[in-house]
This record gives sequence, C-alpha cells and structure tokens, in this order.
Amino acid sequence: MTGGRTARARAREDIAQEIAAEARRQLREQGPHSLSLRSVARALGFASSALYRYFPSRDELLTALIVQALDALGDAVEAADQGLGDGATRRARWTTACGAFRAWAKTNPAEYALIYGSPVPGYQAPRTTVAPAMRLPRLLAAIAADAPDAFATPRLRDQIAVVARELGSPIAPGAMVTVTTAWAQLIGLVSAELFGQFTGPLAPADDLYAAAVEAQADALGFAG
Amino acid sequence: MTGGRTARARAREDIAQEIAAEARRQLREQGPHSLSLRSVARALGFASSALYRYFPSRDELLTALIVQALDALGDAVEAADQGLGDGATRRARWTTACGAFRAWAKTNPAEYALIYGSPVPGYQAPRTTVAPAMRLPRLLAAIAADAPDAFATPRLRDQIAVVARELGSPIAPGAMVTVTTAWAQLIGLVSAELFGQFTGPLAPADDLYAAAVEAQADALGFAG
DNA sequence: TGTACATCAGTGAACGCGCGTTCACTGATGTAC
DNA sequence: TGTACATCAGTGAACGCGCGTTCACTGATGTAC
Repeated sequence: MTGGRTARARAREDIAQEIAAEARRQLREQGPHSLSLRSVARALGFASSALYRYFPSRDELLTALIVQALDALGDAVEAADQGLGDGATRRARWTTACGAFRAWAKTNPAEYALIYGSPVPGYQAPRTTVAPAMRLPRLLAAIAADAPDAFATPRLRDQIAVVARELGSPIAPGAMVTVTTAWAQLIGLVSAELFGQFTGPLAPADDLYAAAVEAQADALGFAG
Repeated sequence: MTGGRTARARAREDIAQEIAAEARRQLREQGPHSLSLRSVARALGFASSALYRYFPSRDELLTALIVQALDALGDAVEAADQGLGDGATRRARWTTACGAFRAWAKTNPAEYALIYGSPVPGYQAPRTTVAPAMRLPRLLAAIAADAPDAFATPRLRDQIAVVARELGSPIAPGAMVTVTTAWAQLIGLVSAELFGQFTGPLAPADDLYAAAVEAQADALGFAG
C-alpha cells in the first residue's frame, strides 16, 4: 500500500500518545517530581528501553507533558471564552476566563503543579514551552485590551510594553500591569488552594476566588 | 558534674541542628523534593543510620525543615515590621511587610518552595506546622485590622470570620477577605517570579511587585 | 508479482548509581551506690 | 572517691527496592528492483 510508511508513522504517534497518557496518569498519582520512565514502561507492558524509541530522554517526556498541559489549559480557557458568544461583556469574559482557569486546575492538579508549581530539579524548560505558556496571558490581555491605562513607573511601563508586544496585544501599559498582577493573583489563589495554604475554614475557596475575581474586574474598569 | 545529662542533651541538640543545616544546604541546591538522608549523612561524615538517632524518619526531618522555614519567614517579616517603630503608618507597615516577604523568598528560594511550592509527594504536613504557618497572615491581618469592611457574600463572611478568629484578630470580615486575597497575590507574584513564569522582560520583577503592593494598600484603604 | 534488502520496534541484560530503614555491634559517656 | 552498671552515639553491613541510559540482539514491517 502507498500508505505503508504513513501507517507506521501513525502507529508511532499513537504509541507516543499512549506513553504520554500513562505518564500523565502517574503524574496525577505521585506528583510531577517522581515521573519515572521505568514505571511508565512497566504499566504499559514495555521494556523500559523501548521508550527510547519515542522519547530520547526523561526530560523530553517531561517537556512533552508540560506542552500538552499548557495547551490543554489554553484550550479550556479559550473554549470557555468563545462559548460566551459575541455579545458578552468584558466583565463576563473576564470572570468566565478566570473561572475556567481555576476549574481546569482543580480538575488537573498534577498538570497545574507541573506548570505553576516548583520546578523539577535539574530540569530546564526548553524554548518549546514558551509559546503555549503565552496563551493564557494573551487571552487575558485581549479581554482587557480596552481597559484604561493605570499608573505605573516608567521602568515598569517599559518592561510591560515588551511583554504586550510579545503577546501581540495593543493593550496600554498600565492596563497590562493590572492584567499581569491579576494573573499572578489567580496563580496565587489556586496554588494556595491546591498546595495546602487554604485548609480548614477556607475550603472550599469558591467564594473567596469569586470575590477576588470581581475585585479584579473592578480594578480593570469593567462595568458591573 | 550535675550538668552531665544536660551536656549530652545539648550536644544532641547541636548535632540535630547541624543535620538540619546540612539538609537545608542540600535543599538549596537540589530542590525540596530530592532531600535524601543518605546524602546528608554523607556530607556530615556520618553513617546514614546515625541520623535515626536524631530524626525517626525522613518525613520528620522534612517537617523540621518546614517549621524552621516558616519560623525564619515569620521572624524576617515581623522584624521588618518592628524595625519601623511605633510611629509608622499602616501603609508603610503593609508595604514593608510585603517587601520583607519577597526579600526572604528570594534569599531562600528552596525554603520558599518547601512552604509554598507543590507539596512533596507522599508527605503529609502534621499539625505542628499549622501554628508557624499562621504567623504571616496574622501579621498582615494585624496591620489591616482597622481597614474598612468590604463587600463579601454571607457564606464567605462566615468562612473568613473563622479564619480571623483563629488568628485572634478583630478584623472585619470584608477587610479580612481583602487581606487574604492580597496574601494570595503575594504568593502568586513571588511564585511566578521564582518558578519561572516571569522570565524575559519581566525580570527583575521589583517594580511589578511594588505596583501590586501599592494597589493592595489602596484597596485596604490605607492613606497614601 | 516476487524476492533481496533496509528499516525500525521492541527485548533483556547490564552498568553504575541512588534510596530509606533495620539490626546487631562497639565504645564512650554518664549514673548510682 | 571508686567501681559496677546502664545509657546512648555512632558503625557498617544488609535488605529490598528504585532509577536513567546503553547496547547487542531478534523479528517483523516496509521498500526497491
């Protein structure tokens, strides 16, 4: 068949995906720092050496998982935003995106930790991860593109203007500062919740998160 | 000598401290998830079994490190606050405390990750860590004790009132919500900076952090 | 269409290393009479 | 004050396990003539 080579390539892709899926499963159960090629191979019934046909090293597998996680997060938040339709207000879009972020994180805590938790020792993320990591801040900047420029020191305006340019967003520097600190707050709220700072009376943190997001929307000048 | 027993006990304390210090050193270099009793023992010239005279297990050593880190952070921020003297404004106290938090985290990134990063798999923090973990939120709540009550849903007011009671603070629920989300934002800003979300143009993040803290002070109603 | 050859998936053993924890032990330091 | 005894620090070998990576290999799947 003319598709011969393609069939083999397809099978290759499938198995690489199966390996990544099993690795994700183990991540979920043991945390991102104890990902082990041997244990993934064991679960799939492979010799551990077989994985080297698909990933040249453990770090490359980690990178693939990080990129997939970033894309899954990007997909989830963008889908929630687009699900609102064209008539949605900026405020609705903002709160929806923030809600989708937390929802994804709570559904996928290991992937979240892989992205936003403490880095795996000895692992250095390659440039491949940069583009997918920009999807969430890009969307937030797009929603807030018309927010009023706020006060910021000249040096900070310079820094943040470079970020806005990299995101391809025409947002004003002051607004971009607000977006960035808001994004950091989302990370802080979700990390505190998932990593155990908000235990006891603060769990579940739904209302606390919602309150913070509303305050963000106010700070961005979105009409309530 | 009458101090015989005491001398031995003192020596015990000293060696336990040396072990913890070496463990901290290794934490700093390899991250919190690869703490190894054997490697600590090796560095100290001990047989690995000797450490069991001082810590009944690896997890107990981890707990000791966490408590020490929380106390070091508490000390640093409280010292910065007290260094301001009695005449300091609420706003000055707030920005100082926030600045001390970030400064401590940047000086002790491994300890920071141990506290606020993704949890070590299989490790469950015991109740011993709760009290030292409350020192920072308690100080923030004390500084903001007179901040105006802000809007919050009844359910959130109930949750947050319990937190305030545990901290022993008379702060109004609405203000405590603002304090808590501000605290989470500090965590998010510092985690993003230390864990690699703020790379490229956003580093150093001094001005961004300062801008966020000023906005927090405004939100808490501190006169500028 | 049939056959010789090349490609590639997957194996299994091995290298060299790591880990936490237990246990019987040696000596030194303290305690009680 | 001197001696018998108990306590405790630290050793070193062992148990049973884990890991990432390499390498020579077997067989199956594809390709070219």
